[in-house]
Amino acid sequence: MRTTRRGAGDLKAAILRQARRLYLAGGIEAVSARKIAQGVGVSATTIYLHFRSIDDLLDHLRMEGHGVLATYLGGVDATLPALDGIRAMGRAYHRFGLENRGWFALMFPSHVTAPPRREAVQREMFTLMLLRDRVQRGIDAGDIRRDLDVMVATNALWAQIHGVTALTVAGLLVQTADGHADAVLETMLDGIERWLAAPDEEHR
Amino acid sequence: MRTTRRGAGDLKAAILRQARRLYLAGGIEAVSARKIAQGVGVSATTIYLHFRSIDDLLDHLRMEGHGVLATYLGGVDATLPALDGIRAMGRAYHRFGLENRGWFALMFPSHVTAPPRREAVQREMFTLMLLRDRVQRGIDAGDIRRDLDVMVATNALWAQIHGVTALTVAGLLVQTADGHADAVLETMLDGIERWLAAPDEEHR
DNA sequence: TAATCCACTTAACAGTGTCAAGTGGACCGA
DNA sequence: TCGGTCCACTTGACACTGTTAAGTGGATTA
Repeated sequence: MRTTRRGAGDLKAAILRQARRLYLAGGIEAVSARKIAQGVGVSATTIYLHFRSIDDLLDHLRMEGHGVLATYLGGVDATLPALDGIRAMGRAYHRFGLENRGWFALMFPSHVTAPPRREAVQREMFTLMLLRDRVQRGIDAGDIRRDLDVMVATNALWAQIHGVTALTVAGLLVQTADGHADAVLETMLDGIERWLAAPDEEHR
Repeated sequence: MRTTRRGAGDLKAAILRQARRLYLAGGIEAVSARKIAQGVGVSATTIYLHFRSIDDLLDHLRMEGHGVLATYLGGVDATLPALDGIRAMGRAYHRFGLENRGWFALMFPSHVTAPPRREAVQREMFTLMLLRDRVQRGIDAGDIRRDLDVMVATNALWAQIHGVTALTVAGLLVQTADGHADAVLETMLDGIERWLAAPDEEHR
């Protein structure tokens, strides 16, 4: 019993907005076609006129999450020396995870049913390239060892930081004696610096 | 219309067996009370006489997964020097993830709804202690830097290896030029060794 | 033999994703 | 202004899901 016709794309945005609200408030289990529809004031099947499936809708949310992550990583001072910049990016990634547990869990699900959307992969690549550029610049400037394959090292860097963030978000890291939550992250960042640093750095 | 009475615990084991079969064949979405029940030849509600909920049942499966992981890690030669042993454990963890993607995804879900079962946490601690012991022995033997907090370092080690395994299992690692999948793992293990090694190791 | 027990079943509720068919207001040409 | 077309949205339904309340019937006990 619709009275006024919405502008094209308007309803789609409203559906996404409501889905985001539900997800951030109650996790993935709080998101359902009927609940979204009720919040928007529309029937449940209307959603399927704008999204192929609920999974497709969640993919759109996932992309939003990558956008949020990009703002965290993009906020790192671009003028920092390579090693300091990489440290800062590690802290930013970690902070993103802790401050946005919902987004993080949505973006990095452990159960991979379908291949991710092409667009999502592109966004992921984009943020990874932010890291890669720092590694490359570090190599060019002589701050980082030259014997590393840039892309392999970048992947390894990402995996390390992602690992500590994922385990922390999941609450799986065994509490350490001092209870200082960031100790693991900082220790890892120290290790990363030792690993990446060019061997003769101190002599120059 | 049951004709013969099962021995106590027998049916519970059969339910778990069927759930495991369904899960390993089709992932978490293939597991449902009715499907398990049908496979066992029993009504769906019978499951609730043996498990408090489907989540509870999945927790039991989760524990099995920790058991499988423990066999991988326990299979690492105990007589290896500390650094070599840690390398081997990293490879074993990674191999476990790739050869048992289903178990891995079940054991380390990104969405944490309820706190994990106490028993599951204990198993996780157990496997983590296998790693911790190697670190401690390495410190005692002078192979590993003494200025590290053992538990913090162990957590950091686990997080790093977990990170590369999780991203690989999820298919998220960006392909490297040479396409050698293990390159990232091996590069990371090199970095770990550099990080952990006692500074004067080469002089002794 | 009669009573009790309890492992299991049946029936149902409320929720889920999703599709086929219908409806009605907005638009467009005559 | 009338008739027709279009299509955004709704209704109703199907096949699932987890979970609970009540019933049943064979085995065990008194």
